[in-house]
Amino acid sequence: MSVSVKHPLDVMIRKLGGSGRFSQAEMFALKSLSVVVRTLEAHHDIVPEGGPATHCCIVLSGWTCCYQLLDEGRRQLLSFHLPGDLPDLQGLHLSEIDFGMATLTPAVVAYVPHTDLRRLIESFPGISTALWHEAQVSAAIHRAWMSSLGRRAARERLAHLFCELYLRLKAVGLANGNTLPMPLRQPDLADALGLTSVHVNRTLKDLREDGLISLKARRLEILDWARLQAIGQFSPRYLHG
Amino acid sequence: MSVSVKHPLDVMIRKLGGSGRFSQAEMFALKSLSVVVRTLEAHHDIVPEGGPATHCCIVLSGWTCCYQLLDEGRRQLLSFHLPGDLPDLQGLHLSEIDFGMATLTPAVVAYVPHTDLRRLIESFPGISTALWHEAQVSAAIHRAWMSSLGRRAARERLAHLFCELYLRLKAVGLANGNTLPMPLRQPDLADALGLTSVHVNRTLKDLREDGLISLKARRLEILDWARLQAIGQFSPRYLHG
DNA sequence: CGCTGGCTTGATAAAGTTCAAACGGGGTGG
DNA sequence: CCACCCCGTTTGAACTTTATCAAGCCAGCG
Repeated sequence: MSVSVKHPLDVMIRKLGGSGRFSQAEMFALKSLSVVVRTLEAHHDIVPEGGPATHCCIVLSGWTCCYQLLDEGRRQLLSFHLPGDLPDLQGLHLSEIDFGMATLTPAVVAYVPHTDLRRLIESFPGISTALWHEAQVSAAIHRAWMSSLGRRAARERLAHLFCELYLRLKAVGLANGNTLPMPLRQPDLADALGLTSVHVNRTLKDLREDGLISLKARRLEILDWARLQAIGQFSPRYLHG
Repeated sequence: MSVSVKHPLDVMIRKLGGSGRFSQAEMFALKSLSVVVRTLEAHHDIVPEGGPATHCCIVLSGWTCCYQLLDEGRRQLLSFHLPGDLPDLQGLHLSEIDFGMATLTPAVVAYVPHTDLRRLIESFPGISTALWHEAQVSAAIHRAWMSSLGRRAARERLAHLFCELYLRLKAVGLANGNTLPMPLRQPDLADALGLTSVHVNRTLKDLREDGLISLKARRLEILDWARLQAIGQFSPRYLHG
């Protein structure tokens, strides 16, 4: 009987498809990755916008986000990242990254050099495919966000985002019944959804008064999943391809 | 002296980095891809939203776009694609695509089976890297669009898009001085930028009256590149990584 | 207790939408 | 060759959604 030793990258491996997806050699290669692990406070930059791309970062615990800054203090959040995610996998084959990354909660992240990851991709087809898949799911999420930002009204955007986060959290075991942690503050939601925090506040109030959600003490409860999904025109298809 | 035979995929190969990037074996493999070539009229669906993903499509000539549909006739364009582009490379490792593709002009496209492309990726590191890079640039464009949709005003969005299209067209030799073909109709621009066509119309008028662009007979002339770039907060960095 | 950071609310303004109608120009059929 | 038609563009006026500015509130924490 095999002893299952806990490995820091276990969350990521599970996220990439679980040990069932990889050969023994691939599992070994993944677990042999030499990573630097760092613990960060909430609301801290992980990597600022525009630096050279040399490492990929893996979220081991906590929430992080990617963002871009414009002038006059404008900010657009590009994605949220949960444990197991590789937020800047999208920069693996770029010489320079065009976005910043920050923590939203206290978080633990691991850094892997691009060179190591590229070597893995060249040597192990299973790992290559898993990383391709991961990157393409994240592109699919980008597309869904574009549709929200471009064509959905404020309450639809919120509904859509809450549906997405609920399913993604459930997938990594971080949702509890119809309840999920909601560390995002209203200005964070605003910057993700292309709204102002004032308007997010009023729209949240609407959703609450309509009996769709309850939001207090940093926890979001989904009271009417079917209706929330309908309002957000949410179809879970895109989360897995 | 080697005879250079014209190959249908030449545009794509050039786009992926040119023959200098690939080994002889890789060039041979690329040119041996068996593709189905099809000529399409303007404003025709290439692939409708939500089908199973089995082939990748390569634009050989003309303009195409990716889109998502919402209810009440709402539509969001997700990207524009020019000759040499692989619009649905982002679906190569997904079982099902979450977006549709359509022509914007008369176009010629080639179809390659996913299986063939995946085999190339497994066998040829140079091709794998080139395709990764291509996919990641397209994700970078997605990010730039998210910032536009979420945080830029109408005239800024138009300015940003025009800057992007100008550089991309120039890169494939389709811009002429400061002039570029502009087959997009105002409703297309509107669906790309998350606006109404009426508002696009008024905003274009503003840009024209400010001496920034001239737009007639399906050609866009950029009269003041520096100012257009400034208005759109456009930084070309993201187009190459 | 009293601060502080985020939440809530109100009043007003701006940006963008909607509806509706007229315009224009290139292609087609009489 | 002209008249017509059609599709996209342009313009106007009224309306909605969202932003802005500003002040008060509340809860958790030192």
